[in-house]
Amino acid sequence: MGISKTEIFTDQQNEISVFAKVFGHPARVAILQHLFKIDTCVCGDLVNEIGLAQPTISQHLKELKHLGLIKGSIEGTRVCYCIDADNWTKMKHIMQEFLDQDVSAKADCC
Amino acid sequence: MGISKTEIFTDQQNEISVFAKVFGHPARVAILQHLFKIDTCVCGDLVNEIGLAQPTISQHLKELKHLGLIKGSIEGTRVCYCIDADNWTKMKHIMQEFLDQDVSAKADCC
DNA sequence: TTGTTTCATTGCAATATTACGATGAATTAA
DNA sequence: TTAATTCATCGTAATATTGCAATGAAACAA
Repeated sequence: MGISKTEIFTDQQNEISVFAKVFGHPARVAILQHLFKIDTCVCGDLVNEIGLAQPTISQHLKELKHLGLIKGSIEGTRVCYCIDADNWTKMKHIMQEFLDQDVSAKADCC
Repeated sequence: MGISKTEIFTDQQNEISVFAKVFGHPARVAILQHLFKIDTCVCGDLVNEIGLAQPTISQHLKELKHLGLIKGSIEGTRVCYCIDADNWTKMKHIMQEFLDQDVSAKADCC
């Protein structure tokens, strides 16, 4: 139905999928990589850096902010966005625990 | 337009987002965790393990298989699925490189 | 004040995803 | 052969996502 039945999954499974979903669009990956690369950033720079319209970038920034991965502060008419280091680290541990699952030799049965 | 403009992003950005997207649904996270937990698996077990209909599980398995993260072999009337260890490792390195980006102290400007 | 800049929000169209009933294909059992 | 089992595929409905033009809100400049 286009809606995920989140209630039948564990909190951990839902948390992993929520973080993964936000990385599931190349524009948001590009935004995060750009924020990592430079030290200070404003939304306008991102519109130039990435080839999407300003409302589209703003929408992607909103999603990243909603998950706590970035934070923004108003600087006059501009808005300064950057990575939220603490929340990024927390997310990283959750994702790495999922990615680091070991495959036993026996598992390779097919 | 509901379609990602993949052509304006780098191959690396697109690759990260494609892997992330497949983890962006709790059912697929649950399927992978189950395949890691037990050593051999058939689709029917997954339908019982996860509370979704058989065609839905089959559809999620198809997406995981398409990315090469799992592989399946026919065993009579059943199909045995398991993690593709090599491809999982490759994917893990790509995702970890993205997650492991360092945040400089200066970046925390907001 | 008026205009300018910058970013957020609204509204909408196009497309993608999720879920499942019905059905099909392949194998096994009787 | 016929029936049963198992999983894939088809078709479709409900919902979500993506993208942008138009517009709004807030701060600054003249």
